[in-house]
Amino acid sequence: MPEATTIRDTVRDTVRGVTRSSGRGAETRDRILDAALSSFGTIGYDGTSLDDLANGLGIRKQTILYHFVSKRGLLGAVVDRSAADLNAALLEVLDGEATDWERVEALVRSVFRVALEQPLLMGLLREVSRPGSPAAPRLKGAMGPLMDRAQAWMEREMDAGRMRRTDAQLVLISAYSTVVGLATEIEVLRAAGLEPTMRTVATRRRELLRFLRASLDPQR
Amino acid sequence: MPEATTIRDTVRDTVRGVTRSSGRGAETRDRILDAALSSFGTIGYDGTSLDDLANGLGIRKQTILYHFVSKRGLLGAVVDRSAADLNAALLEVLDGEATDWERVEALVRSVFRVALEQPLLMGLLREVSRPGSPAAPRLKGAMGPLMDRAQAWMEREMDAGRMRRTDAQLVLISAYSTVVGLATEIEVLRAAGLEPTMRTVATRRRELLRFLRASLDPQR
DNA sequence: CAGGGTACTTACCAGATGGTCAGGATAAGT
DNA sequence: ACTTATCCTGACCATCTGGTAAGTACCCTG
Repeated sequence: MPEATTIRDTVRDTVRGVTRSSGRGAETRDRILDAALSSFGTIGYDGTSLDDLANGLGIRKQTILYHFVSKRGLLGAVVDRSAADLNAALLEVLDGEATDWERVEALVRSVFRVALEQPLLMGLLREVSRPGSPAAPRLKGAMGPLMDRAQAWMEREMDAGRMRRTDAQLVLISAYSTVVGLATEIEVLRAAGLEPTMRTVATRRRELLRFLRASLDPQR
Repeated sequence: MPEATTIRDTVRDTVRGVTRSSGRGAETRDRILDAALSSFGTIGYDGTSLDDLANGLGIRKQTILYHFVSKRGLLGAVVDRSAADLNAALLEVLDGEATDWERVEALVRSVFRVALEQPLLMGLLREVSRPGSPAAPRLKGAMGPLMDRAQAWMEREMDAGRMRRTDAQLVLISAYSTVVGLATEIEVLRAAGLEPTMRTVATRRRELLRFLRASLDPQR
């Protein structure tokens, strides 16, 4: 049951290894990546068959294998592109001019925006961050530097007394799992009798910000 | 949709762990359930093959199918048993005598204890709570009532002014994803350069409690 | 000792899966 | 016009998948 991506995203280039050739090939390549992200993020890597993926795109399975050597190669490419998307969204804030608490809030809003626009990306994150996932090292390689940077910034803030001293990594992880959980644990939300709505998301973002404030605000 | 076999077997066991006179069959049955929980919780439902599962147990795949009709039936049985475990742990607190904030803390500690003792169970939760999971309705049936009860209690506390008025369901979900995330997002933790240790868990439990306090404490 | 239920196995299968190989089409470079 | 490189496809295949059918060994009960 392949569904359309909610947002036609603008991401392209940063092509792997070789130079980008004009149009045609790169286009189907991106279409494959979109469909793969959607499928991996919902029914999972093992639950995705190359045949189904190809049929949904109106192409043959061999075309997928032509562009990405193997199924695992496809997963790697999807992870790389998604990580790049996420990196871009976060770097925009980290390079921005917001400071102190404003910056934390901007970061949270940025991630929530990604989660809203590309819930499938969150699904992929969940799939890939599972222990024993084939793409776990790749995720680490792609997201690690950003994590390091965020952590370093937090620790500088702590040293300067603008943030309460606490375990920066843990706060990051907590925030991470809150956001990913929000976007992926729809079934749990339903089990709790809660239909996901915009208001739900807004409320939860507020809860997260309150948590971060409680964790990080120096006066308290 | 519970199968006839599952019902019959459940009736036979009445309470798990009871060794009937001819306990031979129930023994392998439980061994299969253990192995299935482990496999579903780590490499996932689709990633698990009945052959591999059987080989790991030194039995034949058909033995699994004898006890649990189909692969899906096995998943159902695993979910049922795990939900029962979790329910037992939580009901112990909900029926206990702790009140107010103490009770929240007791609940959190209880869930963390389960997460520490049975991290695989958390993995299963994550697997099953994924959108489109074959066992999502079953999870809802098994955990729903408990969720309702916890929510009802929270709302009574709010009415009595002992808890700050907020969205009880959202707080529950946040707490849920934090705990499940802790137990399952090992790879993300590693990506953040954080090896999971006892201290990590303790720290994170403290963070969660701080979050709950920030969300629920009426004075502040 | 006959007969029936329980636990588990061997034998087998139809379909799906990821993947290989050789080739076809088209455009660009020489 | 010939070559080359890119992009895509049909034909095939070895392997693995969950699942069926038919037995075997071992109780217990009458």
